[in-house]
Amino acid sequence: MAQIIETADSPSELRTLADKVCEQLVTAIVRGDIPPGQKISEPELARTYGISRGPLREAIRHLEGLRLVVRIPHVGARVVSLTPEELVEIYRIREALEGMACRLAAENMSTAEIQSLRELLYQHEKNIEEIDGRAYFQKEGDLDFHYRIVQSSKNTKLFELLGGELYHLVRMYRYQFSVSKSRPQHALKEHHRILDAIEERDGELAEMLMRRHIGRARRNIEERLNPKNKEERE
Amino acid sequence: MAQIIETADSPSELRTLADKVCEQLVTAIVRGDIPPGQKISEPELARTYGISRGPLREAIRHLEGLRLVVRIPHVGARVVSLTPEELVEIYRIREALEGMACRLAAENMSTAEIQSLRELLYQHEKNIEEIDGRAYFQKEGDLDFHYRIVQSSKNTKLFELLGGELYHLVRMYRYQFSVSKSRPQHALKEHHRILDAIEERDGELAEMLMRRHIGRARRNIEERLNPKNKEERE
DNA sequence: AAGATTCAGATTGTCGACAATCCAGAGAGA
DNA sequence: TCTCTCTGGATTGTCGACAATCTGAATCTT
Repeated sequence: MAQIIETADSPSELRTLADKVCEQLVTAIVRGDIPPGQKISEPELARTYGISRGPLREAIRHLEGLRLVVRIPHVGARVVSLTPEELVEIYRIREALEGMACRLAAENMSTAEIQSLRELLYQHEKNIEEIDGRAYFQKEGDLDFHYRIVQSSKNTKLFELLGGELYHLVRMYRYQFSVSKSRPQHALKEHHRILDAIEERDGELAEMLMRRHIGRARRNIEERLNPKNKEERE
Repeated sequence: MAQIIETADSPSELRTLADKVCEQLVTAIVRGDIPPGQKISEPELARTYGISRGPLREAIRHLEGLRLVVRIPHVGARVVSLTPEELVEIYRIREALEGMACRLAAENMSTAEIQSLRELLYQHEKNIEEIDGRAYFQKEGDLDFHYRIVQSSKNTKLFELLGGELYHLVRMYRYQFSVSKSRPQHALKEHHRILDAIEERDGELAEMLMRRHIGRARRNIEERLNPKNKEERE
């Protein structure tokens, strides 16, 4: 009975049913309303959204491209269920991609954008003080920062790739087993250093700092994955 | 009247029509049989492949996810037509991603894989001598090398990302305006150096060499894009 | 003649029905 | 009791038809 909810932008009629349902499903999956591993029943979902199976199937095909569902012919589609190892793999990709994004941002980010991003960080700072360090990384604050940098790299393809696929997965797993809710102040400080390097137009340094930043988050996950060996810390 | 051609692997009946047509379309687009910018007519293609529009639309939705077509609601889908600038953007992504792949390959590539890849390079070497330096980079030889390295990184997500999306686009534009058909011996030498670094398990160096390697190819394109300023060469 | 408007044809979007395939449980046999 | 087979129900895959929308050419207005 959920019906299709109209989203604010893009005037409803100009988009197809499949597109709208697809968007609904993305948020539903990312937020965990449809939990990982769950089977996607076409008849059931079609009833839920009040549409026929045609557009729904197209939406599912699109979700498959977004790596949010896995489909097996003649069997059905399931919401992805990443193993911790796969999550680590994704962080390695982020490391490479966002490192590059930082390098490009140092070249292409406008001073206005830098200013605005700095203010965002100050705001995050306030939030941390207020709620005593819990909120910043549990919520979307962290990804906000990363998202803006990628956007400011002015590399459209890179932006589409990260914003369109990888971040969905990252957000999804942040909801699921709340990854890296720890070390908020530390991460915030790192964000400031990265922005410093961008401000000084030092692409080399900016890339390096971002890669370390994400690398630390990755090792955070790896430790939780295999808590025994703690030797390799810098 | 093209009908659907069965591909060697994966036993035909176990895959859906949409999947098969999608694969057909991918190769058709990559090879340029359907040229960039061309409109994709659903009724026409449905007739051509002898299927109904349902599965065809699903295939197109999937192609959209692969970034091989661009779709506008109520208007139709067109084969992508990358601007040179966008191609450069893709090379920046390759630079980051394949650099990381090299670093991981240095850690994870088996000695057998290294041996096999070295032999592939020797074979390329012979091809170059035989056909006097024309063939290596026009054909798939170059991507073979890159593909194998990504595969040997043992990072599944990375492999899917590069092999599943980006390489299609790269191959497509290699067919179209034959990018970097030049400097085959030089590139081959670089391939050997990269493999050397991997063999010595020097991930740092391997990453750096791969990034330079792709970076040179990128500058190659940029020059062709804007032939005037040649100042910035290393 | 240039521009706006209308309208027919074609194309895309959506739907319901039918065919092919899979899955779980009942039943037969050892 | 366990295993294997078979079948009924449900789900996925495919199709053809209808509705909504766009495109472009012909018409009308100025």
